[in-house]
Amino acid sequence: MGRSPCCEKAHTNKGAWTKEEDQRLVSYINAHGEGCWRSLPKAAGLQRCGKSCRLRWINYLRPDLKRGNFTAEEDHVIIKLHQILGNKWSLIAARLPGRTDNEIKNYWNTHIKRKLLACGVDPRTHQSLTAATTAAAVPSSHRHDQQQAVLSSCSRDSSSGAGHSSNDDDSKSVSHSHRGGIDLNLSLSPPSQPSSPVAAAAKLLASPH
DNA sequence: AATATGCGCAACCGCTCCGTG
DNA sequence: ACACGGAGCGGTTGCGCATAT
Repeated sequence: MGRSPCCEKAHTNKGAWTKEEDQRLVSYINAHGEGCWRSLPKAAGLQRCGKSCRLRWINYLRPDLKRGNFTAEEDHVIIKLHQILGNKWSLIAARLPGRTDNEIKNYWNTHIKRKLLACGVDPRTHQSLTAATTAAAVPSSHRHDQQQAVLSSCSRDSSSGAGHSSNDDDSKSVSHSHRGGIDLNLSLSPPSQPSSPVAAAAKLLASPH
């Protein structure tokens, strides 16, 4: 016997949300808070799956969302965090107030990935694409210095339109606890950092609350 | 002006994690 | 210790809009 489905699929709407549905969801959550998503649709009078309601609220309706273009600084944070955390979009989103995991994931896939490739950096490994071929000949610490240079130059490129350095606020540290208990205390400060992403991650993960 | 193509965003799906009995 | 249910996460898809031909 499998688990019961999260909702009665036969009686749920799918696809784009209507204004009325949005309104219902917002007013219900304003009145009752984000309680149990499974029972919320019924209580709010919505023909939607609880998961769908949750997603809609988190990614679109939440009042604290910062919609619009990503700043160069945010670009920089995303790239650095991705280098450390990989595709842990929710963890990355936790460091970017007003941004959602879905939004960051989309932004990564549509903008940053391409930008890194254009700069000759593998977006998955954050290694220089050319480094792969010369890896055997170059000491790993030196290789990483090269990666850092490419990454920071790329993220600066992206900010050229904004007319300010992506490092304006590098001293800003964000600390946020997460479901997994991971507490990264990320200070953005190129390029004085540990010699490898793994070391950086280890250091950050080990930092006290 | 009509059609094709590419891009970006919103939403869905399936899986994993975590709390609870 | 185990099974179950709910919540959350990441990958993927589909649709609408913009741009190119």
